Amino acid sequence: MKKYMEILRSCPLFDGIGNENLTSMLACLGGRTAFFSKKETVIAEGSEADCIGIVLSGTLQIEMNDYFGNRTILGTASPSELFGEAFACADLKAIPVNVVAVRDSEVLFIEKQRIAHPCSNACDFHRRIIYNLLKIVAEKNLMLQQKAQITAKRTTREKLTAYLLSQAKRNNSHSFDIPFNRQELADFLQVDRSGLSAEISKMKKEGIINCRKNHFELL
Amino acid sequence: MKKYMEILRSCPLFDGIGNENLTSMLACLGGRTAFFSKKETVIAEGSEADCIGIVLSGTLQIEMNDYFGNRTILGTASPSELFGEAFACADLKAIPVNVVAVRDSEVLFIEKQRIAHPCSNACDFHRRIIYNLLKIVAEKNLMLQQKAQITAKRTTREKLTAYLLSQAKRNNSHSFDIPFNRQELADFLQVDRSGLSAEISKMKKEGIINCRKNHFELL
DNA sequence: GAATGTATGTTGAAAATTCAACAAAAAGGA
DNA sequence: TCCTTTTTGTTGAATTTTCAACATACATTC
Repeated sequence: MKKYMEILRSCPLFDGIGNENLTSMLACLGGRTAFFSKKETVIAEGSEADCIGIVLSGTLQIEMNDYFGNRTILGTASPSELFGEAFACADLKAIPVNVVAVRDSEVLFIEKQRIAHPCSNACDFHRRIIYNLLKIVAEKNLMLQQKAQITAKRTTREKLTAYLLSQAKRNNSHSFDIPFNRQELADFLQVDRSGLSAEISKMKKEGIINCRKNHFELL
Repeated sequence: MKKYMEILRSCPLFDGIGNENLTSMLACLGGRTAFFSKKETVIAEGSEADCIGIVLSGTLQIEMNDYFGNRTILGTASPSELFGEAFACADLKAIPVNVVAVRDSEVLFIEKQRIAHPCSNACDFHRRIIYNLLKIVAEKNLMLQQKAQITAKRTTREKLTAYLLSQAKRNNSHSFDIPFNRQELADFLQVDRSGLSAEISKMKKEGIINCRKNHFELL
């Protein structure tokens, strides 16, 4: 755990908790780390929502699959980010999504009970954590709304443009990497992969964008 | 306010707060009621996110509009339900949506500061309210994910079917009312209105569904 | 109850997506 | 390095959506 203290310090769940207190806080919260190889399932649809996850290394993807096998990517989780917190906080019986590791990843699981019920020591920080959690869940809400705004567009080009603009804004630059390959981007934008490839090519030819693999540039 | 005590008692924000305590709690939280006529804007995009709203009567709709005027309906809020809580909890400067009254509505606004900062009296219940709020925001998260699952479908028929099935499940019946007219349903499902009407007609002819206005029946 | 406005249904043409199949390029492993 | 696998790009046909225009049904108001 020592080697991931830096990650945990920057985890929004522990905002406002001093370095000294973080260690005791972590001891109090318990938690177990787990390693997942690339493509391995971190949380399977239908499993119990009793834990909140924190990404320590690697990248996770939150996906939904209908029963025709069509995938929808809801989002990604990078080091120091949380996942599964909404299901835990909503007291859901069964988790309705799949979480998979896009690359080798390490994860810290904390039981929601440990967060919900204040402990005897360190209780001052406990309240802070609840507030942080509330903010995190609310912010994830906004991300989902932003995704809705993107996928609400009716054409592949409009969706792609809206997404790229949001990424450029987020990175404060016209040049940035996206966390998706082509198939994943298509599953995020909810469009056909081949159609997406075609649209990207067309926009390149028109001189609107430039890209190579997952690096994009708005011109 | 007296006339709306029943509504407030069933508001999930006050879950676990006894009747006697609710009155003092409300006094402590402050808040102001406001009336909105049908079609009036309750919260305009860009305004400050310093309040949480509770619907006392009527129905509200949460919408987003891009700058071509295309509307996306994110959801509705009925009596005893909250709105705007995600923006307040995420400490957003500007609200990114419009909230409009679909019919004459009354609303109770509570400043987020009053909720975030514990008061001197009634503090036991204050903590309960924070937990309730966390659960509400998390549940709204799930609703957005469910909406994503519906709009992820590629054809109008698939979207409509997925939506109707979710409503049937929610109502525990094959026969139910939906909170949308045709245009609103189209804006929720993110499809063309005329195409939606055509699809509904076709499904009626095929004997799959039956409907009249906003009442639907799955056969 | 007549008139006006709004909501819904219908249609056909244009545009866009999806689908399937394959080619080319890149990545990974032996 | 060679071979295999995965990813990405390309294409054309079929399907579906969108768009515009109009007809009809329903509501509301005076």
